[in-house]
Amino acid sequence: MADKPTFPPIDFRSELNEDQFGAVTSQSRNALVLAGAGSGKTRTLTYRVAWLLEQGVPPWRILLLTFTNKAAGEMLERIEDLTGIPRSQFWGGTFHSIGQRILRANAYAVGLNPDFTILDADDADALFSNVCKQVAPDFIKGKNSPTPRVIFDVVSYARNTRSPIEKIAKERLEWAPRAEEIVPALWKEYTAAKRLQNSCDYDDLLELLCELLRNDPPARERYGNRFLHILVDEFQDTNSLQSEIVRLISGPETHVMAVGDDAQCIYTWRGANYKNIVDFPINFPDTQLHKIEINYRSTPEILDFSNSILSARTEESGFSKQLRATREHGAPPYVIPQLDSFAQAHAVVSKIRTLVEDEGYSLSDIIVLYRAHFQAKELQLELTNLSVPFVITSGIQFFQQAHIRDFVAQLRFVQNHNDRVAFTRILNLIDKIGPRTAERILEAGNNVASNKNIKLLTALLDKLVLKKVPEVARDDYQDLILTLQDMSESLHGKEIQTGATAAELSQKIAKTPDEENSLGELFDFFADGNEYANSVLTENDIAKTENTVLATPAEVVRIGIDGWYGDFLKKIYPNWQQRYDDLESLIGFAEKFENLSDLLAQLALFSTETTDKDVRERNGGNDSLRLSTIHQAKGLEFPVVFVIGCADGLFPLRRAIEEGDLDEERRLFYVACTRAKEKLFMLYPKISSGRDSSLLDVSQFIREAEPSSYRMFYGSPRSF
DNA sequence: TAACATCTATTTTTT
DNA sequence: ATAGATGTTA
Repeated sequence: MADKPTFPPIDFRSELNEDQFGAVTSQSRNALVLAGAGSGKTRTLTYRVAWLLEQGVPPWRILLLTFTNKAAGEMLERIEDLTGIPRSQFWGGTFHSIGQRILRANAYAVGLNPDFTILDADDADALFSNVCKQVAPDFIKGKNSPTPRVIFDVVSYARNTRSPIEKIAKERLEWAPRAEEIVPALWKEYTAAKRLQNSCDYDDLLELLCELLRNDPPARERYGNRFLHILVDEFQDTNSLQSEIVRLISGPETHVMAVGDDAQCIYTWRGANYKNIVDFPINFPDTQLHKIEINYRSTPEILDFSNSILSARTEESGFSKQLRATREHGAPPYVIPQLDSFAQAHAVVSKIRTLVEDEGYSLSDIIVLYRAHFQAKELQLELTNLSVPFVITSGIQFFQQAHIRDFVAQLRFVQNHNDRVAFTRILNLIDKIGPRTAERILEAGNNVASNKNIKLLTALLDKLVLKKVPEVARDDYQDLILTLQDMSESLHGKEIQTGATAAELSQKIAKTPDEENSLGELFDFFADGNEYANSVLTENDIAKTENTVLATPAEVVRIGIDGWYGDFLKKIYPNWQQRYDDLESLIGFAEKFENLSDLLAQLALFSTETTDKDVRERNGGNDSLRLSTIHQAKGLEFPVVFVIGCADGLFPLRRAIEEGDLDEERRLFYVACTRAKEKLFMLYPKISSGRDSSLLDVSQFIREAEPSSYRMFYGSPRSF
């Protein structure tokens, strides 16, 4: 074990205000911290961790749970800066990533193999669509039927809120006949398909973790004893499933601190329930309440306006808070009508010009926020035309681009030969091979593999299998399989991989040898707690499987790029050079991982997320304007904030108005405004630029606000 | 029967 | 830009 870490002494008293200090040094068993926008929530959490370390709590006994990858990264970085303890020493991350980590170590207990793959939203959708087409084709056919995606979301909501699927299906799909019978049946099939290929979707990461903790008392005890402190960020955005996980994973000695702000709950559509905050003292005994009500971020003008939005809420929730401003007075928030979205884009850009040229702001001080991705289209165009560098932290991201996903599918298949979704995706790339043919090839491959008792990848080049491949596609197909074999051999060694069919896999899981499990537990227990543990156990792992020297993930990636896919890329994409570079940068990313399993898990969990760095590198500079959805800007702050599309129908979205979900939209608007430190500009187009060019009215949230708390501005964009 | 080409309509938010 | 639906080709 490493010695007790040293880090610069921190004067907690002087670096925190009284409220913050109270929360940071809280002694009670459990604590609920209500921290308003801009009150130093992250600061409080960071100092709390530092304080715990100073009290002698080892980092590996602290669990930090957040909602988004970005929040997790940011928090761990700040802790690292403050305490000098590297982030890898803590257990920190999103609920999903922690779930993944624990499940990896206890896979057999929930009916999975430890090398299970994680399906991202698109993979899961593809698999579920397949099931729907097979099981209930009539249910999804026609334009008045629910799409697989819609059904999937409904079930996901049910799972995240821990409600019966029949009930939610009936409520939310009442317009579809017999939904309450068909949807659960579809779900059952989908679950079976997932298990068969040893994979799980995002919700499984939470659900199975819950199951594990509930049904496996030794596991529960292990984690309960391990974690002395659990800190949960953004508690208002947890759903019942996550709240239950916190309950189950805390042991008799565990201290839980939840931090949140019910006014900022913006994920109810995903099952989040800010009432978890109200229930916290009930679920967690001996809870002390801390309120942090001093706002350091915004000028009084911005804060007044934001509070004014909130006061229109129809449903008061939870505990009342009153935020107090500490900053100097500044400019009032401006509301600026424009003719249409092009004029709006133009106005934003010219205002940004003056901010940068005359007022001394840099582009990175500014963020443009919007309700939904498509609202930024015209602005992107304008920025590109005027070559203003910008970064979009949403929409199609690095890991979601077709070529990255295609390539990652190959890695996935190499790692888990049961991953049919991945295999189908790869084969579909080849001309003349569609979903149907891919299916047949795989089936034939599995048959040959089990008949001759050879590995699947060898079987896939068998004559019987090749017969199923259309003639024109055969060359490409063989190159592909050869590359996959190379990758697989470098990874697993030559002999070990017998082509496990689905049947064999389930057998293997059924008679799980105990030592497998205990190795997992051992690994899990030591992971990151002890720097030696990793290397020792990796060697164990290797020794267990094969005696040869095995390739690192980065090397496997290299083999893949040099193989079939590299050539393929050049054939089909006109801009192959850039895509090729993307793959090369994947090598760099892969170098951070010791085994492929970890790399793939990270890729799956990141698939909605991009590191800003990647995008910035493309832009070739650090000083760029930021464009973001409000959801993704949560927790961030900027001197200057533009909110575009502030009109009824755009924000709140028409859909939300129709469904009566206005409180959530209002909270979202509140979140948007409270990102601003000094200047806040809200713009809207008076004519909607869709097919129905209707007249738009300023957002009802602005109409509801106290008129003296903002200033309308009509006039030329140059002069506001 | 399956894959491909073309046309059309339409964009919520994230793990 | 993209997915879905529809029609066309091998």
